Amino acid sequence: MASSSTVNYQSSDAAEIDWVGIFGGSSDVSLEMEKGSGVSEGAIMAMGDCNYQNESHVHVHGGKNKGKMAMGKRGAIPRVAFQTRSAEDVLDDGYRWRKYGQKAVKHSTYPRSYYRCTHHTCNVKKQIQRHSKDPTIVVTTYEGIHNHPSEKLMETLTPLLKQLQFLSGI
DNA sequence: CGCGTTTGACCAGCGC
DNA sequence: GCGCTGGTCAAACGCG
Repeated sequence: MASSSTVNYQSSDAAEIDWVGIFGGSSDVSLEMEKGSGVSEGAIMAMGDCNYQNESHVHVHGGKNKGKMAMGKRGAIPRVAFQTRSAEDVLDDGYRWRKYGQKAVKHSTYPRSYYRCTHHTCNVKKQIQRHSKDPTIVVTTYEGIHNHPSEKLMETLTPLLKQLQFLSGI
């Protein structure tokens, strides 16, 4: 994963995502969120465990709810979309994803890829699409919130937790 | 052999 | 009602 320089949100292409925010910090990532029922820090934390954090602030703007397929079934599914400037399509966010489809979308020269979280208890999905005009920009849309910690997060957290346990014992 | 990707088919929603 | 489009399924395939 390599990301650099600034990326800004463009409202034209991004269909139904009404929430827009911008990450400051070293790796500039623009963030969009759709208003759902229980989305808040959960979604942001879920993303925060990858490499994007480091003192970035997140603006969240309000938006209307168009409510389409995402709403229909399991109720409101929170959706979060990033734009990253990266050479790689799939950014490693610490979770394991299984690709389940790829589709050429109309207004983009590049195909959109569909991924699902491999955790059986967790049905979080994400779509990855390269920007048609600027191929260095990758749009990643998360749908849902992970109900389990990521493997990588646990990997880095476990020694800390052990140390914490040890210290609390004193 | 297990797990993930590929890829065409299938399906549902929407506009005309 | 039909066709287009986006999203998902699932069998085949590939790789470690």
